[in-house]
Amino acid sequence: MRNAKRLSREESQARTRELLMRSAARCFAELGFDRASVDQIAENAGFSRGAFYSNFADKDAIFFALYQRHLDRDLRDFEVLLAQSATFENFVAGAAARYRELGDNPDWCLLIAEFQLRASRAATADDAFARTYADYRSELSRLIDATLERFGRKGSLTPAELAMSLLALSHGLALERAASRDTVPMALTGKAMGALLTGATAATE
Amino acid sequence: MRNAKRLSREESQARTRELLMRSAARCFAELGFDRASVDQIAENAGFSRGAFYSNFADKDAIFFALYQRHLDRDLRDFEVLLAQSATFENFVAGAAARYRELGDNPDWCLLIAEFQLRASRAATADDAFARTYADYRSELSRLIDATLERFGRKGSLTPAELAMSLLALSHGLALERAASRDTVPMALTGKAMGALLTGATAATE
DNA sequence: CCATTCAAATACGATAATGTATCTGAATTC
DNA sequence: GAATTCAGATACATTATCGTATTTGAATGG
Repeated sequence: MRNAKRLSREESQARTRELLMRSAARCFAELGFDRASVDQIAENAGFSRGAFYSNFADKDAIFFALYQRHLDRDLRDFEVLLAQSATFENFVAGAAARYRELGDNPDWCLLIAEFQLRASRAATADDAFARTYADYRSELSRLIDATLERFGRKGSLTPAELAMSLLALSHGLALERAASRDTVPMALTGKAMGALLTGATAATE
Repeated sequence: MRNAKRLSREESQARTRELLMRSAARCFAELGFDRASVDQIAENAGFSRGAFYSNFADKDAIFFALYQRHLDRDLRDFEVLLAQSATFENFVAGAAARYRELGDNPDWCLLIAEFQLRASRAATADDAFARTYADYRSELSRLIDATLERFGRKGSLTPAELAMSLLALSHGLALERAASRDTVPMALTGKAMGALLTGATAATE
């Protein structure tokens, strides 16, 4: 029986690509970009190197694909959260919850760091990484601006600065958690981000 | 003339070791641990691979040596700052200044991240990295505790949590700055840390 | 049902980096 | 000042991974 419905070529390749990307995410998180070999990525996904090279130009390409997907999802999550939050406290709590969940995933923590590092090193002015990240960050600033506006808060940091600081804090804690999982309480990210938000903004009366 | 005073064997080796470590720091920052080859490290220091292997067991060893030295210096700096600060505001300003300076050094930013990542991956319970970092962090918590005590502040986060958050924020911003130098204002680290400290603590009246 | 196409597998050559083993010449020691 | 030791250089064997070139077998389309 087995719901192994025949797959069209296209479907099958899409599935392969997806499996490769998931495998790559795990490998990169576990071993870092350089130590994760194309061989391993393919094999862990259940394929040979051939499958890999027929889906991605090289290791950089799959990494970049993962990076873009990550940033996209992040922005979408933020937008949804903002749309659903009725109050500022509500919003802060929502953000805290989200990061609590993400922070609980060690792969996520390490992958984030890997992204950051790699983006740093690749960064020349017209580099794809740099451009993508710049776009992401300016979009995030915009969203934060909208958030402060909406909830009538005024910050001691500019929206862009606040965006960067929040990013930095969450990334940093992700690393921290990755480094010693059991000593960084899961709820800390939320608490810390709340404190930063509170410390950096005041209600406009 | 040239003050090239003859060096004893011991002195000469110490000098070599030091030069290798500096070169390694630069290489690791620039290329990351994996891409920095032993060859390069040695050559940039003006030596051959032989010199390297007669001073360090392998690449891991020199990395670990750098790591330890970094943590030691960090704690010492903190102690000095605390000793010299008369008021809480004073202390916050001092910390801000310090991170402003460090954040201005791109090598430092990247090296820190490299340390964190590598420490994460090496982390098994009885691993040297893990132990060293655990010690460092508990010492830092102790110092922060002493600081809050001294200036009569009471936090919504425990000292350990605050220690982690501050570390995370500075590391995260370091990465951020490394990723896009010109868009992260130098003064941000100080401001953000100030905000976090303020948001996380209150004066005990 | 045969021909074609294309995803994925296999085979291969090239490169690069590691660590060891051996060598050399300048400090040390007697 | 001869012998010895050891920091550092050179040479080498080993291993790993990359990316390409070639092959295979299952979907497509006539």
